Amino acid sequence: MPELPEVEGAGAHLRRWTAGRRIVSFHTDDPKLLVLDRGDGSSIGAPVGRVWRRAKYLILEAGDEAWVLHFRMTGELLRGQVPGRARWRLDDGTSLVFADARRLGELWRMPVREVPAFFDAKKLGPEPWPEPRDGAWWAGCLGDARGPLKPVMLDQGRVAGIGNIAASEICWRARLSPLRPANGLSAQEWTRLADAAFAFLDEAVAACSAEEITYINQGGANPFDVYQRDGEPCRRCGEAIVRVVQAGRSTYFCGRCL
DNA sequence: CTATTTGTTATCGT
DNA sequence: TACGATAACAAATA
Repeated sequence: MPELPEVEGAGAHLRRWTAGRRIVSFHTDDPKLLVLDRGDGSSIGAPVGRVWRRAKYLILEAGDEAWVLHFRMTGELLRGQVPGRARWRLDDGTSLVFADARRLGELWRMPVREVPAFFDAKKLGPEPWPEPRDGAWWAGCLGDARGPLKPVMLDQGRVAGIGNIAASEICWRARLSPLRPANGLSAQEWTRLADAAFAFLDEAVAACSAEEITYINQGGANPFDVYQRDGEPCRRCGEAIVRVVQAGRSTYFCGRCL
């Protein structure tokens, strides 16, 4: 379920794994993974350069090439002799693996100079992290939308990187109903949203970037306050968390303290 | 077989 | 025209 924090964490791991290394080879057996290959091959044999994130995309630069990864639902970046859809070998003998159980993720290779145009075409909104954003900023991004707040938060053209989990969690932290029309929030409500969003993202990025812990699912306890907790008591007021569907997506919230 | 899960994109309707 | 809501898609699990 990689959203902004998981992708940022994958970048942190990737930076550690590739610092000072060169890419020796790339291989994939999966014809559907590499959806666009406009590279010149110059990343092979080149030292790894910048590793950065835009929205839910992760970009790895080497030579004059950029590898752009999107994990969609189940994609993840692993290291070692594990199965996956694609593999990069490094000059220290280790491998980077694009693992992806449901095979919805996508990979692009292109000249570094074409990356800005690639993202321009995506029409992504601005980043809510790591730069702290205030209520006026959020109001400017979301405040002209007539639809309910939570689906508007998922619009990558308004603010980039918020996914279905973060949207519910941020609304709960801000004590804002996900059902409220976005254009009906007051200035102080926008400030609550801004503070909740930054706090959630900052904590989640830190957890996802840690060396040891992997943060989400995979057997561990649900780390969230409301996500997939319908029927459980609200951690603030004890009221049962409810689940509704908005724009075809599950939304979780507390109907009493919001 | 059905419902559910994800982000993105295509399409329908107002 | 613009925007919002919905469906489709990929694949697997309960």
